[in-house]
Amino acid sequence: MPELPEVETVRRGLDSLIRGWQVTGVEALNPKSFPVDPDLVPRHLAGRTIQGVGRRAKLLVIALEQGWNLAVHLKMTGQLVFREAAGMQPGREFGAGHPSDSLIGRLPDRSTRIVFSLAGPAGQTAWLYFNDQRKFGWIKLLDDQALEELDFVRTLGPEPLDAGFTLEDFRLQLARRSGRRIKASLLDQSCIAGIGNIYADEALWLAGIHPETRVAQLDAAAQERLYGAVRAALQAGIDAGGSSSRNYVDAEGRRGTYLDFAAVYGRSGQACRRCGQQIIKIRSAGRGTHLCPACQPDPAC
DNA sequence: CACTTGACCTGTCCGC
DNA sequence: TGCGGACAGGTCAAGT
Repeated sequence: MPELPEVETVRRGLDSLIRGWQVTGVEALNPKSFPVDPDLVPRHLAGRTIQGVGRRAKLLVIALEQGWNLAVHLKMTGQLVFREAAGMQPGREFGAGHPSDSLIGRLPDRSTRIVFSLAGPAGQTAWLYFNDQRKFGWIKLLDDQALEELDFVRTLGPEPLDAGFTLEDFRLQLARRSGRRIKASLLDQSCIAGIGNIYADEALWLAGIHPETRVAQLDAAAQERLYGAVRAALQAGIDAGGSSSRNYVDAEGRRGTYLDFAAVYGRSGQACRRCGQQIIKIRSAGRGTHLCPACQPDPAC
């Protein structure tokens, strides 16, 4: 579910909430969500202080002391939600300030798979809930080296929002996939890291490119438009606090608003915001794919 | 090599 | 109201 903007939104919120806090315990309600050598938890997790929260593509990395990390993949329906013990934070009890934004209530609930208990620098008590309706997500306790050696991490392509990711880098990535369709390439995490189904559709609409276009058919101008469109779509997603069509929430349990601004995703049958034509939905790269047939003409036609 | 399908799971929505 | 099927933002393995 969560793509780069959603994971980045969680990362920012979580980093400010739990940096400097101590992990005091963990309870695995669904052991498959947190497969770990039981020897490692007491040695490298219990009592450890959180150094910060990072992100690589769609992977959250909670850095602990001495080079250990909790790597968290939310997959389709994962949530990582921080809750401070009631009464410890006057006025900030869940839902108090923004009931219309809230999506989840009491925790743990039936989707809760893992619960970390935390202690704050001033003696506060809180819990970090890993909720995951579909149980696809996972958390692993890994040292820095093991994290880098994960196949999932080793094969990741460049981060599209990094200042160092240039148009030339993008052209090089595309050149290695000239036979493929552009939507499949955008979803390929070894091409560019962090794009998922929503932002792929949005970027292709912004650039005026049909998702089934072969990469080799994109001329220099189209490549440049798409480079800008990918970055703009992802940045817009972050600015909106992510997108919530189903159950994405940030670290404090709030929905994102990006889908209110989306041009094509989830809008089939509605009018294109640019030309008024009806948005259609097709299947590309095995995924539901939304596009404007006028703004994104089929290359086969 | 490129593409599709199925698997992992649970929940929701839509049509009958 | 109930029931079956399709579908859901991600990845991975296996098959064509």
